[in-house]
Amino acid sequence: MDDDAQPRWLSEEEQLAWVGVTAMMWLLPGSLDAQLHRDSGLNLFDYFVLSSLSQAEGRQRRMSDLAAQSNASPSRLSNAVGRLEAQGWLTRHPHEQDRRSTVATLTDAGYDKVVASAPGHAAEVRRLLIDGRSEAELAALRDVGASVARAVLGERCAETVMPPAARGDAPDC
Amino acid sequence: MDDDAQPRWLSEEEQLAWVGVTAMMWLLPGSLDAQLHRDSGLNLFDYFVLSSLSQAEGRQRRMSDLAAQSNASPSRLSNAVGRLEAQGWLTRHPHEQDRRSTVATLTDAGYDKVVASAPGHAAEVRRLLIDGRSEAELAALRDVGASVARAVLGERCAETVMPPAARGDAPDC
DNA sequence: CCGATTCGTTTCAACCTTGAAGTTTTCATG
DNA sequence: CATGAAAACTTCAAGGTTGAAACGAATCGG
Repeated sequence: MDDDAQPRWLSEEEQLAWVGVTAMMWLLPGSLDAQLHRDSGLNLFDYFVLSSLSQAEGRQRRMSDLAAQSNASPSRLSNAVGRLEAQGWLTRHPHEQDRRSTVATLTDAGYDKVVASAPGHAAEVRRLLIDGRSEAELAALRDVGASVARAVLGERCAETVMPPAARGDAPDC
Repeated sequence: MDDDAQPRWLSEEEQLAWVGVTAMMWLLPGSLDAQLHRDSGLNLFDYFVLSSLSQAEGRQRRMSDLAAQSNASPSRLSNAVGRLEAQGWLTRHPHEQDRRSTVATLTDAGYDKVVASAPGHAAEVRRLLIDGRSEAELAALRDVGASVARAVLGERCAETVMPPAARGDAPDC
């Protein structure tokens, strides 16, 4: 509640941009969730975890790295990984050097699951968001996303969520 | 699973744009929720309902209109309105002409709540998303949002979620 | 008019997320 | 070393969301 004295309302253009972002924010997760659930029995977050592991070296990653990358709370990640482990798509074991950490490793079945799920997911992303966009629009989405990541993550640096190529002029942190 | 034979993967630029959108999608709701919860004891969806009512004629609106505007499931809206009614911020009564419908009406206390919450919310939207954006970026967000709304809502028309000014070249529906 | 169907909403059970508290391991310091 | 603090997860309870089923009100066809 400790705002500045006079709130700076949004201009016409700013409001329209905000409405556009709300449309993406409200609509995309639901649709992508629905597609994955329908075609693969996964939700978007679980898919993200599997996909992230499939691209990691050795197909394994520490819980804390996964959490940072997805900006998820520890318990959310713990639950998701628990679900995926129960399905046999990954295993958990303590980290060799630092036994506080848990390392999640994708199983062969988990890798197959990602491979089977990815095309449908990519097609949906394309259909709902990418197809029909101009070069300039794609660049704007990249830059705005990087800016949002910086603003939200602040000192924790956008590195965790954005790949280097999209970070733009982020202060080195 | 009934994809086309060969999946069309995303190009480099498309992937970066997608990563940018995921950053908005994952990060913004959480931060906006947190600000509202901290400063006003509201979540983003409840705030949206109150705000929508405060701008409606007579400060009242039918449940089905609210649901369409926010793309929420009926039960989600019912729960939200139930919470807000329990707080005394709105009342429910059957629609005069069509008694199947329920009309939600903002109370004076509810209106005061919106007025008290709006500046902090607007400031956060500004801080995380709007400030520092160019005219071109704002326009891109508006257009992409409109396009997503069309793609997701399909035949149901984007009208429900996007205001006319942002709908762009939507087919009349 | 009367039965069948559709419409708008609510309710319910299953599931997911959140934030707080608890556990185990590691690190820093006296 | 020993002890306190920090880090990395897990667990738990409270609350929110989803999709299906249920319910009353309105509409449509005969």
